[in-house]
Amino acid sequence: MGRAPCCDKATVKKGPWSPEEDAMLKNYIEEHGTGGNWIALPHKIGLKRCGKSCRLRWLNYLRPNIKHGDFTPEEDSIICSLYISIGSRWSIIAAQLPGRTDNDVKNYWNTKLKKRLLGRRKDRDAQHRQSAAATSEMSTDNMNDGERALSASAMERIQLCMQLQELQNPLGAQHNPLVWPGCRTTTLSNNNSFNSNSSSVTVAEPGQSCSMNEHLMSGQLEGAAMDGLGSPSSAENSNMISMEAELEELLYGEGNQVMASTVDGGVQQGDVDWWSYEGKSPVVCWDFTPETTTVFQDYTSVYDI
DNA sequence: AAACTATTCAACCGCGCTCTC
DNA sequence: TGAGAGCGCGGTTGAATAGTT
Repeated sequence: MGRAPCCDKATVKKGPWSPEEDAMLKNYIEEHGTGGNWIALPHKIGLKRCGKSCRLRWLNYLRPNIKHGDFTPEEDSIICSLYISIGSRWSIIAAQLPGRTDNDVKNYWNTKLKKRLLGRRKDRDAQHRQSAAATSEMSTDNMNDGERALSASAMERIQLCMQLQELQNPLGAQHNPLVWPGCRTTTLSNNNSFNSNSSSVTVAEPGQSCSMNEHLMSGQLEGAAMDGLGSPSSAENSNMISMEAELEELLYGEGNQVMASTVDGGVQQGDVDWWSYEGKSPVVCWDFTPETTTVFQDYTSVYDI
């Protein structure tokens, strides 16, 4: 026995919204608000639409200050770094990008960013293979092994994270330094919007089943799972710079490093509080601050590549 | 110019969670 | 405390459009 449908599908209109429907919905909400009940809303307005459809239309299209298309390089970096960190939590990722909706971010990732990353990776791997074949008779010292290892590492982490997110790896990704940046975490307030089930969650012992996202969202990582991941050395910092460049190159191609200034300046390790915020509002919408800028850098900072 | 293929993105669907009674 | 209603989210679909042959 399935769940009762939220609306009468026989009488509800589906498909693209007409300008008239948009105007009716927009005018009503701007004048009266949603009334806290999306299901009842279409009946009040006189729309033959499902309440969920109205909600989606408002949130993704009609709501004020919505941006469409033209994602900036900074937004690309945020999306990539957060996807690597938390996976396909599009609502959380979108909360970092003012004016962007989760649907937009999700579509952008699936149709462009992912292909751009993986496509460039594929192309360059092919070039590497050609180059390797051409020089196979020569000394391997001529090959830039460090660079190749770096490239492989960067993309493998992305791919690994994808797999981890999809499979909910029972080994617990918080124990995997390849997945988790060695950043300092801060306990979230209990009324955060990520996961209200944040009480009494403990850090899993090695081998204990617990997903990365559960710990991240619970905000209970406070130190314990990060033990052993100390501040990176200068060599690690150098590696961070290389890895950052690697991701930027994958995103934008060589010679277009949008974050060059931050690379040059280095990253202050340990200064970033992941997922911390001061406000008590359950609706989290961070502005793109210097702190969030460093999320991307922080992710890249701890790997010994 | 037509047929075919690839891409984009708005919208739908189903499920888990929270809230209310 | 359990059931039902509604909300919010992530995955998926499919129509429209763009690009290619």
